[in-house]
Amino acid sequence: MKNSINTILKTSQLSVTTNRIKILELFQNSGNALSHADIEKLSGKHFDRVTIYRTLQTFVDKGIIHTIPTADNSIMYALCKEACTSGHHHDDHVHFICEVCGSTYCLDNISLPQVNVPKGFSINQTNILVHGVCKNCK
Amino acid sequence: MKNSINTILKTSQLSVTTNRIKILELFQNSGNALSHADIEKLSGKHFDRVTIYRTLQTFVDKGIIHTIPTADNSIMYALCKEACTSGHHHDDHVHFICEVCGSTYCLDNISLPQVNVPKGFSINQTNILVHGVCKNCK
DNA sequence: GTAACTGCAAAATATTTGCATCCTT
DNA sequence: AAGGATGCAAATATTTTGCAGTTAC
Repeated sequence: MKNSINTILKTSQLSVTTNRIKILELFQNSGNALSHADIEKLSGKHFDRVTIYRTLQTFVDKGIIHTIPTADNSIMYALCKEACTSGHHHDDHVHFICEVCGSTYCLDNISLPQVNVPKGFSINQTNILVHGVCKNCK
Repeated sequence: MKNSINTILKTSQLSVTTNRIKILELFQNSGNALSHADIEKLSGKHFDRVTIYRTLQTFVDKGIIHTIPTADNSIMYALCKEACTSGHHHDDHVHFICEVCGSTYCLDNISLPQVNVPKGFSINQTNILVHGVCKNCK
């Protein structure tokens, strides 16, 4: 696991630092999306707020994580799949937010539905956000 | 037009005040979604930031406007349709953001696609956000 | 050794709250 | 007249920036 994190950072031409490893580990261990506040909490306040801001921004820029727009307008971050590269995100998957436990899932395996738009409109990117109850809270 | 605004406020049991009328007029005239900053700009700074915060919040609570989660995590607001009532929003329509002019459209007439979720997950609300180019910018 | 990363301080921004005053009903 | 709405001031919270010290390569 340590190895794959190493690879991710190296591939993105980023220095392998303690902070970046820890933050990536948090994402891998949690399995779903995290907010800035989540990271602060989970890390046990071991690193600076500013560092978290900068690290998350760097990861987004490099295509390591992506942001998820949520209905309450808090910002969530989640690991990208291989398809994402620096400057080119491909996160057209469905995001699911559980209203009970608050977990945010990236449903990568769900087929993306076809969205119709009016004549003259062209689609570049589609974001789908579903609120409901997840299988653990049912 | 003045009349319908009056009706909206009365129906929601809100006092009909100059500020509220002006803000609702901005929404009606613009035709698409506005951010807090848009309202500040469009109003010519005639009223206080705080008043805008409180007015928008009140309108959301009463089901007059709804928020739109955008990919860059800025908060947009748009007028609700008749179906929305206090505490019960029904804004499951598609939102379209033009990457050229930045306008946000509520595509009410577009049929909502069926989203599949894994076994054990149940859906309460679906938000669809499409980025692309609108017909005016094509 | 050099460039990149981090942490602290501080600045800039955004949002919320309290309260006295004004406006709607 | 009474209750709600507004504006100002101030308290909080959030995000950004500058810079000096530290770490990775």
